[in-house]
Amino acid sequence: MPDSSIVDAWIALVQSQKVAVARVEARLKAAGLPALTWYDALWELEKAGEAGLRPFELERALLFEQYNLSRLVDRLEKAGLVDRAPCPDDGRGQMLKISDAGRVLRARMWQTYSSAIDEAVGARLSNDEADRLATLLKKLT
Amino acid sequence: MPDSSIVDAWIALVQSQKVAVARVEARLKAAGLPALTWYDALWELEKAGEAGLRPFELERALLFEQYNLSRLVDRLEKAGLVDRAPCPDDGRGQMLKISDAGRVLRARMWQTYSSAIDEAVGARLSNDEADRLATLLKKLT
DNA sequence: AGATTGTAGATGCACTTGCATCTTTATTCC
DNA sequence: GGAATAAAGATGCAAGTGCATCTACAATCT
Repeated sequence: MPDSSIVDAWIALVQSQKVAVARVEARLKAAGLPALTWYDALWELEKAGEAGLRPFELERALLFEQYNLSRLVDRLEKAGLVDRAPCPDDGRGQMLKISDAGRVLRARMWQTYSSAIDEAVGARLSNDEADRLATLLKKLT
Repeated sequence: MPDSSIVDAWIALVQSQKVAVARVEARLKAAGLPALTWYDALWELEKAGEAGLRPFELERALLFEQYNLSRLVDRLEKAGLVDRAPCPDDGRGQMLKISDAGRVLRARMWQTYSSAIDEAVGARLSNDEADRLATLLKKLT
């Protein structure tokens, strides 16, 4: 059985991220932009550059279920944000690359997203507190 | 634009709670138990005692959308865990009370849930660290 | 009292997620 | 090489969620 400090931290973790994420998602929605998952996927792909990523790599980077990733990529491809190509090295697989439109959208999202992060986190913690928070949170991973 | 400490804390917040929640949910599922939302609702109702709660109170306690709460209560009622009664004071409303079966299930869930919290949080943070984490997280709310 | 506005809760419809399973290609083991 | 096993990705179906809207009752304002 956990100590009450541990349970308190658990509850605070769940509640605080729910509140913070809700604030950020609301800002994106209000700006007519897609949700965070799209951003995360586009950003991973943009960081991967010309090499692109295999779906299973993206799946792990985003901590997504396989079937959810498969469908997310469907939607991103349909929206013209990501290009899917067969993978030369592995007949089962494919290579994903962000498109120009994807880069444009990602950059546009970042304007709203970053200011929402600033509002949800930056306005409530000093940089020093943010560092300490990140350090503690990373121990959970 | 947020400072990089702020963005780091944001990312850690989202990732860490995703990992921690996934661990806990997996434990509940493996034990054949319902998901966290059911627990949260049952616990709020159990704390409310004989007085019960109005759906809108539960909605606020759980940070749920109104329509999601309405359907969650449908499911809990169908499962015999919660009783719905018309509200004497307000003809529009209703009173929710946890049933005996609900109390039994909640207690049973807590055995698995608490040990999962211990594994996901307690095993990774000292009590002191957990206190500091909770304090920082609460500033976000 | 009667009309307006607000609040509690439900619900149809579209979309997303979870679960199980399937197909296809790689890898491993004999 | 051939059989068994494993990994990559897709998909049908059920369940959950988001959005808009609806109904019913309450509160307010004149």
